[in-house]
Amino acid sequence: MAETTETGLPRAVAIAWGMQEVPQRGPNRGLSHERIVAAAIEIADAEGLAAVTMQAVAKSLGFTTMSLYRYVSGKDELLRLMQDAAVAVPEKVSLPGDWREALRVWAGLVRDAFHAHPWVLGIPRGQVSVLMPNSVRVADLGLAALRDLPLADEEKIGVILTVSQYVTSTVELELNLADEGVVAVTPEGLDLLSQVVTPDRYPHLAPVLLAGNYLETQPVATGADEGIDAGYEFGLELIISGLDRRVHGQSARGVGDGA
Amino acid sequence: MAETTETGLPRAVAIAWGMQEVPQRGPNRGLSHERIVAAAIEIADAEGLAAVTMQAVAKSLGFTTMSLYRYVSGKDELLRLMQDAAVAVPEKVSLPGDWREALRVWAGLVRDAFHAHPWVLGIPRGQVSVLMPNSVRVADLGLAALRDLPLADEEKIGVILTVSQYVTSTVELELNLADEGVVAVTPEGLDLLSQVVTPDRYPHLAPVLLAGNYLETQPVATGADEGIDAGYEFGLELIISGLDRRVHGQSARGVGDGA
DNA sequence: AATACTCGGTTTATGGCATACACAGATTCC
DNA sequence: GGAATCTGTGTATGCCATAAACCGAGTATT
Repeated sequence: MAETTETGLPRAVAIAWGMQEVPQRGPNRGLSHERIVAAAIEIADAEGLAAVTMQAVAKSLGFTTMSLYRYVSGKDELLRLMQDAAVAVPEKVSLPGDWREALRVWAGLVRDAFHAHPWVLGIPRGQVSVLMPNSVRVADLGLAALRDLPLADEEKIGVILTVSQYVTSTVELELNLADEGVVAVTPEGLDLLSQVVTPDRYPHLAPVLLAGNYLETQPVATGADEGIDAGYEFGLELIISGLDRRVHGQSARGVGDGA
Repeated sequence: MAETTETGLPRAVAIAWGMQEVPQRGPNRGLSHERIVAAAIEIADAEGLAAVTMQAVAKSLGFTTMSLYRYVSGKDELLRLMQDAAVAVPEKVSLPGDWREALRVWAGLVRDAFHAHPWVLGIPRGQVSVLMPNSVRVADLGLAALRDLPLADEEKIGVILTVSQYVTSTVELELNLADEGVVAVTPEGLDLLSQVVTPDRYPHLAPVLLAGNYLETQPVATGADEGIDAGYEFGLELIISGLDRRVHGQSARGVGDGA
């Protein structure tokens, strides 16, 4: 299951950490993992993940397709390396002392990373990743943000997992909506919809969906981004707020509200 | 951009709602959207999303590959139809009166749906979906759960979006981890890791990662599922808790959130 | 009822993609 | 100097989505 021949770590992990015995014999290498990954990322940035084919990457480097396989066991591995390289976080990050602020900043870092390389979200999120350098870095930063929070390590991990998951999904949604205008439905389409999405069958949604302007009939309204951004903040504050409350010893489940 | 020839709705949407003019002339149809989608889902359930190829689906129905294209414009469309069909929610759902409980139940419904057809998470989450029957249904239920909550419609949508995003990500993580045991690293691998993930470079994470048992060296510990489940509850409660607090007029930010 | 139109299913063909395999030259180890 | 080993390449395979052209089955029109 994706082990290095000998180290007991997934190959991609070993490579990303730079621990991969470099062969001694044989001709000098014309390529490197770094160059390959960089080339692949460049393509992904410019033309999307779908354009990242072994052929395209190799060509952009002036090598044959098969040459890549001397460095990477297959496309999966390349994708994982790309993923890790793409979610890099600035060298120096200073997190505010207040954990709430720090968490916001941290979430922002993750978010920015995804915005910079949206295609990362299109990579099948199987396996590992957690052990890759940048993931480790990000996780460490996350824990740093929660440094002063009176929680068990396990819980802190839960928090940063929750937040990063949240950010991920949000960006994903965001990008999907950006593709088409909010949802992009013509007036005729809306008419048709109103015949099946009736208030009696969907009493709660129908009014909102049909009357409201969630279904823009124009490509994209200026307010779209704002709406999304607001949504992002909204959800994040929800989580932070919940955490804050939890730290103060109150849970939603428990009865009785002290202060 | 993926419109029906005439309705102004994405084809997949029209098909899923059963609004798609059935041709009058010509031979009787040997297939139907329903059968095709059902066959595809069966394959996905049994062998994973990757096994869902046009060829496989057609074969399982006893037809030629190309015959499918008489019903579906391409694989994308098929995938979207599968997605919608897969996230079906029970006919009768009774949501508790208390919105917190209701939200938990609702989240559970979504979660169950994903558990029943995990491959849904592997479908590229582009576009639409929101307008498909089951998405509409789920959204309606979500709003129903929040019925008595004193929030604007817009905000309620934000909530159910946040929660469903959260659930989605959680299940995804869950499944990824289930593939290999928690992270599946051999003792040797852990040794290697400890050489790069040093406490000085990653002061907050290193202790947790290396000392703790987050990296199981065994395929899967019995506690894994419990851990995940606990994580799910943890995050969900965070959101609910935050929401609860917000409703009670307090935000984590403390400044100018109104009331 | 005959004809024209339309549609369903099949056959065949194309092009893209990941990747296995085997070779020739380069480089290093003994 | 030779053996071993590694690099980059050329060639080949097989899977996959999908386009195009065709025949025969139905329906609508006259």
